[in-house]
Parts: sequence; C-alpha cells; structure tokens
Amino acid sequence: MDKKKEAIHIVIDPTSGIPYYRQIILQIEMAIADGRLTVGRQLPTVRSLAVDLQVNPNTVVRAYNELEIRGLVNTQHGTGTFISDKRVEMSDVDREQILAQLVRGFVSQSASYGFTVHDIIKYLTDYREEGAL
Amino acid sequence: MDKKKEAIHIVIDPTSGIPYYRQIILQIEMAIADGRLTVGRQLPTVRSLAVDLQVNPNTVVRAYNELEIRGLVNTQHGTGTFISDKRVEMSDVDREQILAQLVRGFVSQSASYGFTVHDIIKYLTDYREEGAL
Amino acid sequence: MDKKKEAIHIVIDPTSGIPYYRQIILQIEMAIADGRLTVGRQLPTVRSLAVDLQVNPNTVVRAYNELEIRGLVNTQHGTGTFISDKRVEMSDVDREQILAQLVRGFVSQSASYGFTVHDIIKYLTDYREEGAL
Amino acid sequence: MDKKKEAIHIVIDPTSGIPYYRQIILQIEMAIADGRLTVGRQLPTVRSLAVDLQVNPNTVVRAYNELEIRGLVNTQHGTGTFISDKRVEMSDVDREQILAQLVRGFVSQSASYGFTVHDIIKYLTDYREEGAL
DNA sequence: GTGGTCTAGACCACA
DNA sequence: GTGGTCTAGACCACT
Repeated sequence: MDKKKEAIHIVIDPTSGIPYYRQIILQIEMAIADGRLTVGRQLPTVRSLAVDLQVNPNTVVRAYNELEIRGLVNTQHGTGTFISDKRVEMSDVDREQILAQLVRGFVSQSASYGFTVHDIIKYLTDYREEGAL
Repeated sequence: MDKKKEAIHIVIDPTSGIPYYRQIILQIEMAIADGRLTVGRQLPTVRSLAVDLQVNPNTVVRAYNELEIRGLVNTQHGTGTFISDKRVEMSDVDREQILAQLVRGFVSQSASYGFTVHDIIKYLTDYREEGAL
Repeated sequence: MDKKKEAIHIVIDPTSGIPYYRQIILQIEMAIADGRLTVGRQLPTVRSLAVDLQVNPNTVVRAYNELEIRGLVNTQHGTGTFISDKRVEMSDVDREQILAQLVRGFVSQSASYGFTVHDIIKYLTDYREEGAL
Repeated sequence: MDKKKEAIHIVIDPTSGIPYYRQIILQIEMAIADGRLTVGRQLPTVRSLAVDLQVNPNTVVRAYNELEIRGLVNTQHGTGTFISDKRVEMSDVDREQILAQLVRGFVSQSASYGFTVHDIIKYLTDYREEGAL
C-alpha cells in the first residue's frame, strides 16, 4: 500500500512518435489545466519519475526545465519541484488539438490492422456501456 | 464543391512539427480507415504528389515505402502504388481481441492527458460527420 | 583470427545487383536468425557502419529504418539502435503454424527451381557449420 | 482434367525482391539444366503464362526475349516458343549460388518472425521424415 | 555524440 | 511513363 495517492499518472507511449520529454510536459500541463494538480503540489523527483517511466533521467530534467521556463513549476534546489501559482492557459481549442493529435495517431494505427473509424466508434460505445470508466 | 472527385486530398502543414513523410502516411492511413480509400485504388504517382505537395519526390517515396513495408499498399514497379487487401487471415475473434487491446491502450493513454472515453467518442463522431481531418 | 570479437561483420557486394541497403538488412536478419545478434545488442552506429562499408550514411539509415518498421530493432534517439525483443504474444501453436506456412511456401518455391528439401537442408546445415554467410 | 501434364511449373514470389521476368528466366534455365525441359518442348504461350502467373504479358515477353538472346529457346512466329538444343551451362557452383540466394531470403524472412536457422532445420527435417516430398 | 529529416539531382529498372 | 537506389550535404532533435 502506498503512502500517498498519486495526483498524476504519466504514461509514455514509445510508439506515438512524440518525444518522451514532450509527452511528460503535455501530461503535466493538462493535469494542471484540469485541476488534477494544484498549486504547491510536489511533482515526483527526477529520479523516481525516470525509474517509473523507464526513461533517461536527463529526459525528465529536460521536461521539468521547460516547465520551469514557462513558469508552471518552481524548482527548489535540494527540496523538489512544485506546481507554481501561474495558471495554465489552456483553451478548449488547445485541448481539442491535443486530443486530435492523439486520436489521429490511434486511427492510423488501427488502420494498419484493418480497422475502420466505424469499428472503433462501435467498440468504444460498447466499452462505455459496459461501465468500464 | 470541387469539379472533380478526389480520392484523397493530402495537405502538408509545415508548422506542425510532424515530419512531412509522416503527415503523408497518417493521412493515407486515415483515408483507408474511414473508407475514402478502398482496396485496389491507385495512389497518386510519386512525382505528381511531390509536385502537388511541393515536397521533394524522395519524401513521397519514403512515405509510400513505409506503407509498403507495413503491407498497407502494394507497389507495382513501373505501374504505380495501390491500396492492398491486407485483411489477412484473421478470425473475427482475433480481430476483436486486437481491437480491444488497441482501444484499452489508447483509453489509458488518453486518460493520462485527462480525456475520457466520452471525449474520444465525441471527437470521433464529429470527425466522421465532418468528412475527415 | 581477429583480435576483437565482432558482433556482426557486414560485407557489401557491389556486383550482386542487390541494393546496398537490402544487403545490410539481409545480413542483420541472418545474424539474428542464427544467434550472432541477440536481444538488446547494439548495432553499429549509422555513421560508423557507413564509414566501415564505404556507403552513404543515408543508405545505412534506410536499412535501419526498415528494420525498425518491421519491429526487429528499436531505435533510441540519441542513444543508438538495438535488437528488439519481438518475440511477441504468440503461442507455440501459432508459431508452429506460421513456420509451417513459411516453410511450405519456400519448399514450393525451391521446387520450381528444381531444388529438393534435401538440397535445402544440406545447404542450411553447411551454412550453420561454416558460421554463417 | 488437363490434356497434357505440364513439364514446368513456374511460381512467382512477389516478396522475394527478384524481378518477375528474372524469376521466370531462372526457373526455365534450371528446368532445362536438370532435364525437366528437353529440346523441342514448347513453352507456354506468352498470354497463357501471363494469365497463369498473373503478371503483365510484357513481363513474359521480356523473359522469353532474354532466353532467346542467350540461345536457350527459339521463337517461331505464329507457332510458339521452343527449347533449343543449346545446352545450359550450369555448374554446381551456379546452382549453389541460386540456392544460396533463395535460402538467404527465406532465412531473413523467418528472422522477421523470430525463427532461427535451428528452428527451420528442425522443422524441415521433421517435414521430410513425414514423407512430404 | 547519437539518430532523423529533407533537399537536389543523378542514374537505373520495369511496363 | 512508372517506381527504386544512391549520393552529398545541410540542418534539426535527443541524450
């Protein structure tokens, strides 16, 4: 049993073509934007996240650095990295663009297996009705 | 309304950061997935598409090449490039299992960005109604 | 006897009529097939192999690329290219069926050239004993 | 029920990378060399072979042309194409080279599915013992 | 340092 | 006419 409930669960998709550091940034941004990560919350340490995601620590460093440059997080040397009070400006359009990119990648991947958009919608609808999520 | 019926209309966005050849692949895969490109249809010739998109012919070659390796298209030397059958030996049960696996992975990935199954279905449905892209 | 143990030694034959990039692919595949290259091993870097073979780096890139698309190797950007696992989800029964299908096709193909199963086995056995190529 | 028993059965492998016309030439050469095709025998007509192999008639024409240039066959306008009396010089080395090329392609293909040379030899040996050919 | 992308242009092979 | 291969060289991205 873990001591604390994780506020954010980052998943790296090696097949997406999106650079790892970019995937990390995007997911943290989105978590801030929709309230899963609130001001003052501590992010995982570079090392623990690197182990968790099985990526090079430098990759995490790069992601955190970019977030810091944008002012979304503060790094306190020797203590950790924390969500700053700067609000993330994420319009519905921005959100939709990210979703669009994800969906496009998925649809293409599915096409490689011979599935159509129709197949996907059908399966997803059934999937939802069965109460999974 | 265009005068002639286009089998596929590819657009390159130089600002997206996605490599040109990958944009071509994605759009062809999507066209296959939503039925705009059907089995046996001929793709534009390498040279004509290169002129059309204003990219180097080699860039188109590279895209077609990857599609060929993946088995999505067949190349007939000296003749052209065609959408292949690809609905290989696969039982419906196998198909469903593969689709299930793909969908589960995608839903989990989307969830880490804060998107729900509902968001995905909505986007896909809109996407279909708008006639792609 | 060479001083250092080579994981793989690739030789390009410019007179064979087989494209360079394909010769590279074939030899790497064969090295995987007979166990000289095992999972996780790093391939030579693009540049070093290009120098070694006296071909253009792009030619090596192309070979590695196709191997990557087929799932035989994994590329880690900025790090190198490695033999991937690839023993995907496949039961022994499935494996045997696929092998059977491959072998049947090959035997039939060989027969049309006048070669018998005996010829093939003999060649393969000799091939193994000579330590490949 | 066919009227005559075919002396030669040509098989085109679209995945081998060997040009179709080349595959036809090789297989006819081998058939002449090992006595399956004897002097005076008629080859299939261009059209019938093209239909049979599902290739462009021009491809067959090209193969027959090259065989004619080498003096292996005679074309009698309006009558057909016949094996000439020129012996095919095909040394064991030549034969082995052709076999080598075929086997290399097959081993590589098998590697893509994760099979080793050992797997192949084992399966082939069993295959032969079961009396199949 | 690694690999990735793209261009320009030459030359070859197949139908 | 189609696609295929290769080179040379520039510039970018990731570790």
